Amino acid sequence: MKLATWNVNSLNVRLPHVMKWLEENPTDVLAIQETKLTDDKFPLAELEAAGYHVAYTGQKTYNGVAIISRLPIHDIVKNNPKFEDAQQRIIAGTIDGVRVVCAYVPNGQAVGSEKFEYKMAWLNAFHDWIKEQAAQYPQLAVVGDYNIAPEDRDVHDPAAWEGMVHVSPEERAQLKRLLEIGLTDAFRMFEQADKSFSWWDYRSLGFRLNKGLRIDHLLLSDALKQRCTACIIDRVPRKWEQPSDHTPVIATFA
DNA sequence: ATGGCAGGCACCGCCTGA
Repeated sequence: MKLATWNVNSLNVRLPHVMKWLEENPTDVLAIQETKLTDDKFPLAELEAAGYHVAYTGQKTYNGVAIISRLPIHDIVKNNPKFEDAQQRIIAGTIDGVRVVCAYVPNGQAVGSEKFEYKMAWLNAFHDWIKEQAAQYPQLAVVGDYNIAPEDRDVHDPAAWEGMVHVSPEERAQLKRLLEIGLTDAFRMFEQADKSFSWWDYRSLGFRLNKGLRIDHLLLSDALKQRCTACIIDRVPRKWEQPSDHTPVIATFA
């Protein structure tokens, strides 16, 4: 089984990339973020015609998440039942016995800002809910755009980023707390190249100069971790014309 | 070099992202 996560930065613009990527990279489950589409505008017909089941929840302009799956998706949950939120940032479903939570963690804008406080409150509630999900579903994958670079090696220039949003101690502590539930960062289970990132700024030749961050993650429960045989970042779609600023991260399971 | 790019929405600039 292959499970991938990808922040597509507008599914309206990126649907051709998603379809092309799925054709070239057979994937059983693809979790996407930042669809930026209300549910009535979701490209259900195109994805179903290509043989996929989908679960989605969206809104206009911002946010929006979806799961695209070869097999049917059961027990779909939209948003965190423990957190009242108008923003559509979570969708979860069970596929072939694996619980997949697709999350678009708030950006946070700047440490100390109102949006940062929202990010912290959101992550507090997310932790509590994921802890319950982990108890309920032994095979659990919590994937998505976390908007947190776990360690300095996940940042192109740690000195320049020190204390900034995405790398602040408060955010890293939140990610650590999630891992302490009993989850493992799939990417770090394996040997990886230095300066491996999943996002690059559109500005300043970010991708060309590899000035990026690793902020898109697949966190696996112990039972799922045992089955995980590989985890890679696919930089290829970032080179396509009019790309998303994020690129897919893929985990393979026995 | 403290800017820049991209998407959406509503206009011809502003907000947000990371």
